[in-house]
Amino acid sequence: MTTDFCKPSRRSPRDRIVEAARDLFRRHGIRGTGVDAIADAADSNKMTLYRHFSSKDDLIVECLRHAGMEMDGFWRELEDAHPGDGLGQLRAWVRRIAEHLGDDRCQCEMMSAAVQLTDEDHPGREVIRTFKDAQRDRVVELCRRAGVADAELLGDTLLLLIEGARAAQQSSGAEGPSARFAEIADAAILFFAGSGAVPR
Amino acid sequence: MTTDFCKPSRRSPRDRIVEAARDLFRRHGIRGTGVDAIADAADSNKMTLYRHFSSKDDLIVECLRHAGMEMDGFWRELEDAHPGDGLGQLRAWVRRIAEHLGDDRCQCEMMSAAVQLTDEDHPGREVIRTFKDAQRDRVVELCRRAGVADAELLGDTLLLLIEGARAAQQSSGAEGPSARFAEIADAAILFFAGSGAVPR
DNA sequence: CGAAAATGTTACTGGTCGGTAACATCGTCG
DNA sequence: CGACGATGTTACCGACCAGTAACATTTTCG
Repeated sequence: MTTDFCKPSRRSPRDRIVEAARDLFRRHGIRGTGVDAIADAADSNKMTLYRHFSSKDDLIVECLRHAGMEMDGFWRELEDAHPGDGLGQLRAWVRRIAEHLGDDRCQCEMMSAAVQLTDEDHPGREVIRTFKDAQRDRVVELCRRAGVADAELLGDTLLLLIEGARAAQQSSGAEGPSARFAEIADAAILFFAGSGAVPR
Repeated sequence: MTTDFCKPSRRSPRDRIVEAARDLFRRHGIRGTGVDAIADAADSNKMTLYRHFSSKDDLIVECLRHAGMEMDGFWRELEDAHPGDGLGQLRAWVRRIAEHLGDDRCQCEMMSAAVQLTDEDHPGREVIRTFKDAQRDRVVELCRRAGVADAELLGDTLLLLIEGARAAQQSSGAEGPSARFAEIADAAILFFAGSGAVPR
């Protein structure tokens, strides 16, 4: 409570390093970002970086964990905004993703890392997989609460559409197929919600 | 006609280099693959590589072009197998992609490169974008020929599902959402073909 | 205050990378 | 054969990179 007045770098060096790393990884890729550049962007230095993280790979893992935690917070916001309303959360989720598709700070760190971490044994891959499994469970649970008969099928459909929208954004830009993501995802939700057990 | 008997490396060094580069890029990433490793894998050497390509970036562009040409050939096969049958080609396309999703040699070089080529000005990005635009036109044309009313919408839906399936394969593995890609894509086709103008 | 812990600074290592120069070899064709 | 173009070999350059050591500084807290 007594710390951080208005100092240029108020958060701990560790947090600043993780944030700087995530930013640079996003902008220049994981392999294209050196630890010196990370330490520099974090207003810190390489030694402090290596006192907190045993290696660059270790830092990568921490970045992925932070990205996952950020998404956790986002899911909690959804639940708060539409308490108990599976369908509402589902549609809000889609809307939110569509809005952030074009952001520089898009939530595709997991996908991006999955492509760049070519070594199958990289510890980051397990973080990605665990996150994706949890995400799938959450979406399917939402579909179930929305009264959808085949919740798994709608869930996987939405997940494919979302990953596809992010990938298409990278390849084709904002005017490509990703431009109609929200429309398509909404249609899928409506179709499943209508043909399955009726919600409410 | 008089060349290549049964020699260990029958194709030209240039072709071998491109093929080796594509293979290594796929397995270890673009930034994770050195030119020495490429020349080595091509049973050639760095000097010959640099006599054919002015830089590694130049080689990357050529690899993307080759990948695009390979896909062109694949589209021609589709037309040959189902001449004039838009719906048949569409379904065969989906089936083929689903079959090759798990392949080590999956056709996600474009998506992978789009993620790894972080520099917006990299010449490879234009190749990717051009390819994706052409792909989109082709798919939409197929949908149109299949008698689908909103051909653009089904086209984009299928493109999102396909990119999503490839991305999900990278992140979640074969047992993730990509496992139901074929089922979902087929359902989308049937839904659109049924609700639009009836084919045949 | 004063000690201890955390952080910053500088300099260094060994390795890899993209790219080039000089020279040797091979294949083709007149 | 002989010459020429394509290919292979070796060695090198400068830049960058992950990681470490030794030392100086600041921050924290009893």
